[in-house]
Amino acid sequence: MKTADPELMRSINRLSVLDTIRRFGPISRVEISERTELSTTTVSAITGSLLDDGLILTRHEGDIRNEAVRGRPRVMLEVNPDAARVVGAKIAASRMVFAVTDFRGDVLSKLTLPIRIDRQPIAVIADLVEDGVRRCVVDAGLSLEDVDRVCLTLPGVIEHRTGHIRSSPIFREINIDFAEDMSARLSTRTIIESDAHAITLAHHWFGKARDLEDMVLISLEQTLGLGVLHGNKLFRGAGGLSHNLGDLVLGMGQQGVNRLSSQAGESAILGEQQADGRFAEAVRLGRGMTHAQALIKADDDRLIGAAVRAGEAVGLTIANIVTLFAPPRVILVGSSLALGEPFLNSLRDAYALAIPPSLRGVSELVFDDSSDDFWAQGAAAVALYELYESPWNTTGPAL
Amino acid sequence: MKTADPELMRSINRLSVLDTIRRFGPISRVEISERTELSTTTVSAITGSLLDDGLILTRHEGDIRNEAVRGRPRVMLEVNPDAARVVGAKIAASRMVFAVTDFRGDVLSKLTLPIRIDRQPIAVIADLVEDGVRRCVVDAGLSLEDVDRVCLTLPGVIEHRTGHIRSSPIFREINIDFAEDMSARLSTRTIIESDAHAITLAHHWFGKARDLEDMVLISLEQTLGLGVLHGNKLFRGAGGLSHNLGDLVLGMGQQGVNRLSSQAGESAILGEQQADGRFAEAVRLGRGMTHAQALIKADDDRLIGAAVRAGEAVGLTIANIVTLFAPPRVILVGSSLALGEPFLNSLRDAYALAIPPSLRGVSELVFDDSSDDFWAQGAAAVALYELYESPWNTTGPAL
DNA sequence: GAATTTAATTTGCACCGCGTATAAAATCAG
DNA sequence: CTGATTTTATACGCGGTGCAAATTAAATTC
Repeated sequence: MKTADPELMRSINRLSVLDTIRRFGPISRVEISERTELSTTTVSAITGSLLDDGLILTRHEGDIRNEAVRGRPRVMLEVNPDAARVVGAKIAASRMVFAVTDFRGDVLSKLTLPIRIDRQPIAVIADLVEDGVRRCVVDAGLSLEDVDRVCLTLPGVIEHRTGHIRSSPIFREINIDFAEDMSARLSTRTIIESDAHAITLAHHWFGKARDLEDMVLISLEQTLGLGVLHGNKLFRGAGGLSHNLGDLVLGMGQQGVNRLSSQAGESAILGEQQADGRFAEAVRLGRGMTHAQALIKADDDRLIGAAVRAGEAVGLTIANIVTLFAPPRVILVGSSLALGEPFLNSLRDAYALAIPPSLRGVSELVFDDSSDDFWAQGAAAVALYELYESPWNTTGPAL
Repeated sequence: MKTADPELMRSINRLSVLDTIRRFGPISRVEISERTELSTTTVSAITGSLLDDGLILTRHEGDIRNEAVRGRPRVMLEVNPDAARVVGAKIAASRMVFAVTDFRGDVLSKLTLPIRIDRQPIAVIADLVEDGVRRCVVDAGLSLEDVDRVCLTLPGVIEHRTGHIRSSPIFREINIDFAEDMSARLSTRTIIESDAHAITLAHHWFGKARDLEDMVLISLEQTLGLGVLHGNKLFRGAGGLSHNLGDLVLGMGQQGVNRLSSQAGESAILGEQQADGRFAEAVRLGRGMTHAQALIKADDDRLIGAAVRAGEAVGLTIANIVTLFAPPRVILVGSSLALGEPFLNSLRDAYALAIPPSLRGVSELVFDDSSDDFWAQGAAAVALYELYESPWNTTGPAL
């Protein structure tokens, strides 16, 4: 069991203060004291140490209160953007998106590579990823030595603690130790994480869950992912495993089990259409959903039917997730949202039907169609979280 | 956010030491130090305080090591059984089971009341529960004043933090503040908890999950419940809500959604048989499953069919739960296990079919047919946990 | 009975957060 | 401009905490 010592205590409070500055900054010491419920003297000590370490900056303006307020003016504190640099990446079957951010999470440079990488051998993928990271870092006017962490996110079942990829739709191989390989290539500590977890953290930090400490996110991309925020932390299964919603079973069908991915996965929705040459081309290039959107607007019955079926399956699944986690908010993201009203309406209807009466009203459904950049920014946030959480070198005496 | 101060630090380590003594006692200070990774100094300080408070006892024998070992002999420490008394109760539709335990969790007295209470007004149920608690306490040779906590467990959707019952199959009413009522009646702090959570903690403390800190338990009783142990703690949904597995949806059927409870709930399995007068009588008295067991052994086709369908549904659900939580062990408990091979085999088959390949082998399925007493003991453990966790009066200086 | 070995406690120290007192920096009144 | 007022931020001392080293305690071995 984890033992509590003064160091742990300090690191908890340090993280608490730093996180408060990140979320509400620029913010004065008094306000930090109110929010964290730490005494002003402790806040002063911690912020002093954070200032010494260069993690935060002072700013002598920006007090929101009435200008004509008496007394010593508050000194505003904010996160020092230059304290660290990280790279976040979203790696999907048909594209890779990179983002370099500063310590605040602001994007310094981003890069989208529309390359189809599934079915490529792992060494090729690693080459491309390495190249993308390096290029994006150069675009930000930096060198790899300036980068403190890299976080690569991808769909699939991933063991966060070890960086072990159990399975991913973009790899032919299974059981890959990608973290180790990439850390060596980039000579920078590299984290592997589920893409759904990254976008979950993105919403917690920058998006539609900033006000919540419990939340569930469902990502509807090529595969279906789940992120659970529980007490301001990502909830990972035992062993740090990420979830793969597509593996969920919705009953027995004619030929064996009926998985969610077979009804609501990207290939399930678009697959039936592959006869059409132009559409197949779009799918291959990762633009299937955009194309589908156009067809649906043109009243393509087959596609509308697929969207309705998918929406139904997802709606039922969300109800099940809510039954298990009872989050106050469920955020839906991903390319499938582009399917539009037929999909969303059937999803909402199925959810309303399937949610147990005793849980009616506990969860609100929110749809979000952020760009891929936001996912990459989330990946960067995963990397940043590790930096924020780490005690940093100077947990020692403030000298 | 929770602020870390010396008091928190101490209470963490105190709980850690006390829990170690409970789990591995009788145990010496050195061994506690090894297990908790606290220094022997700290362990001595904490155990000293625990001894002062009368929560633990010394015992000058029982060192398991080789008798002919040199040096000062170790003093063994163990939990003081007399430090507290609690009452745990399992309240089900057709019976109530009570257990009085000491601080160690050992049962001092138990009482089973085979009364059918569902469809009774809440005041009647409260009367019966109060009576049962009082009787069981007297049987243990105690008075209510000697009891530190009471924990009542029942099926349904329960908010642990507030003791609020959102819905329960044994109550006609919904949204009941049972904890408040019973606390007043017994003039003892009374906790309301899901029965599934209680049996989960029972297995963690006394049963088949003593060696694990992550685990999932599925209870197949009148309703289907879920307990998740995550990092040695009960995982409760946001807001402290308990889960009701029966509300999970397994797809769309002819008339609306197809809930698990409609295929694997007790009434779903036994319901079809109610034509038979004797069987109906057994069901009414809460012996439906025992009766069903006999009929299955006599090759009753209808019942076997129902059992197979139920097993299939539960097997799929377990696969889904494993997909989400990836626990190293899944424990199945409850009356439905009495259905025997037809049920279990179809459950195992469905599970094997539905578990995603990437998760094959991460979870082991364990069946457990403990008696109702064990559930009541688990309820007592829930009460005890609150006592263990509470800083107790004397967190202050050891004097 | 002395040496040895292991267990538990005592002592001294560094650190933490907090309350109080103090210093600092602005506005307001005249 | 000067002094009173108000608010913010920082020293200082206190009690608490865990840990390392030294000390005491209690047994076995020679």
